[in-house]
Amino acid sequence: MLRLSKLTDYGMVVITALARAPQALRNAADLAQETQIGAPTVSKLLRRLARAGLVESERGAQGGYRLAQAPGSIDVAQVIAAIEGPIGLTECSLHQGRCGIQSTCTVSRNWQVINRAVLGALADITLAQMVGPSEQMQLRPAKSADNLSPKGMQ
Amino acid sequence: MLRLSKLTDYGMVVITALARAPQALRNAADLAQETQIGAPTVSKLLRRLARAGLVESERGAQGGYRLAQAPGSIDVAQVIAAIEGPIGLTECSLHQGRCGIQSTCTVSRNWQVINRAVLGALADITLAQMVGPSEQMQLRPAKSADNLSPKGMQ
DNA sequence: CTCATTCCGGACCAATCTAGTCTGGTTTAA
DNA sequence: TTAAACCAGACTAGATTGGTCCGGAATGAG
Repeated sequence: MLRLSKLTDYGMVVITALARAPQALRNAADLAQETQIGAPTVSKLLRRLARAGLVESERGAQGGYRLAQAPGSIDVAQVIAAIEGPIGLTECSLHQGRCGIQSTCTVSRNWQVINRAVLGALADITLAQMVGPSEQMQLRPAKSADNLSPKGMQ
Repeated sequence: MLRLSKLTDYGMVVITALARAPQALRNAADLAQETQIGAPTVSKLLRRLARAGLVESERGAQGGYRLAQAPGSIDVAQVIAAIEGPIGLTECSLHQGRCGIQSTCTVSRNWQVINRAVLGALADITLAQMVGPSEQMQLRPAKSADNLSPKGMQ
């Protein structure tokens, strides 16, 4: 159903928790406690986020994680990509040539366009907006989506 | 990877084939031949599309399927929903209350906003655009996505 | 009236993917 | 030196997906 994986959902919860205090260094167990997500799972998520450069880690005792960039410059698309890998609605919008019906398929090029549109919507929302009150969020993104021409051309 | 199911991808190919000649009545075997997708799979897809009211069927000998609405008034979001069920990025953006961490989760409301943004992007593209040349498509949707404010607020 | 054609609905299975755990290793502060 | 914490990947149970198959129902042709 065009669903994100649960892990991605959790990942957003975790990084949002970090974004609420961007300077603080917090360890995985601590975040697991706060978010009510299993500790090993939180660790796994933080590692992926770290590898993607969205959070930075300090090892050793008293170590932990902290946001690597300002909450306003990390967007939702980045978080999703960090956890799930590159975003692509269809196989062909990522890798040309792995699809059996490619020779007869007339829509693959259009999928790429759609993909960009979705990606744009996701890249438009930052962590700063996610930690802020939802009232505030409802302003821009919802509007910008509805703004598009209502079913143009016939 | 925020992926659509393969079935949905195929479904788009099939309904696009119908959209290219909106009046014609075509049977499943015929469409399977044209699209190079397995016949039973095509049947399954057409049934789902029919149940959603996007195509209409005629039974019996000489029966078949035909688009139920003008290609310009069927959008991509409808096709996806017909095949995959309701579109929702996360569990909580569809059904409140099935998520274990709901009590401590602070982002669920924002997911709903994001969900609407994505939905908007998908609802903005019609079948008429899918059958048309891709050059034409690249104009609006890609632009409208990039148009959004580049990472507003901090 | 009968029969071939075609849609209809769901059961079913194999294969893949996902979520989550576990184990062993490395780094660093005290 | 030791304990705290991150790091990497293997592994498994369970869910999901893709695809097939079968019996049934409608419809038109002969």
